[in-house]
Amino acid sequence: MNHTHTSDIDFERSPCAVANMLDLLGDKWSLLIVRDLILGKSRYGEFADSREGIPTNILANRLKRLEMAGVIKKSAYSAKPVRYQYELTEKGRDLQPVLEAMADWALKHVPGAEVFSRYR
Amino acid sequence: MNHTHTSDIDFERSPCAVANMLDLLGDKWSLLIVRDLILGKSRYGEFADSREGIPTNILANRLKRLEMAGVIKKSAYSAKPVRYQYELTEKGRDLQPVLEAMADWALKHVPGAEVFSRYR
DNA sequence: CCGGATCCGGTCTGATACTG
DNA sequence: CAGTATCAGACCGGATCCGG
Repeated sequence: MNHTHTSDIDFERSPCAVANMLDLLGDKWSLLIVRDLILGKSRYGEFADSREGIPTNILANRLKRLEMAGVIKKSAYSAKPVRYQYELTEKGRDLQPVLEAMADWALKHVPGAEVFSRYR
Repeated sequence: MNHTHTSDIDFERSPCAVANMLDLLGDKWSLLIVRDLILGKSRYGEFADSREGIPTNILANRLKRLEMAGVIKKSAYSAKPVRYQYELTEKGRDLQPVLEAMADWALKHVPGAEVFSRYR
């Protein structure tokens, strides 16, 4: 068995759209990675350096999940040492309104929250 | 120590609004409870009966968290056996745009998703 | 170094049984 | 009906290791 003890992936099918969305992205980290991508980050190290401090094993797992879910895609930007960059698909970019709604809410209701750059 | 082994609550303070929001509500169940409340449910048993099947210990824990976060409030609707009902605060009702954005996304990108009643 | 994979201790989840 | 208790197993976070 070679699967990385962190959950391999099978998605539920609920009749509720919100439930489906949450089944896919309803954890502490996935949407933060999407946020980083929207903010222009694209490499593993950049995600890892975000101030929230995602552990690397979780990061690797979430990137895998997001890719399998069709939210991001990766491409090699260098051979030699093979290095990948990640970018949002259309499906991923369409999450921006969700993040904006979350940011709006937090700005109104969580004291002391600033916004990550160009969102408000 | 009598705390119910399911996490007692202390919230982070990140400068990112999205991160704060996710720290509070970024799990599989919390927003589903909010959805149920928006749909008009108000009692423990109604939440427990939702088709997603939240375990009762998780439900109790999330209700506690949401209350401490000021997203819901509970009130007794019967003495004798004391029974509580839950309702959204303004802070909670303001989550509706987030749920709607999620529903929109899922309707577009998750095949086979319907919407929970009056959302689209 | 960078992008992960692996290991490990501790926490949380999920299923279900139980109680007032 | 509205929760609590219990427990195994999944998952998280931190550290470390490794291949290129």
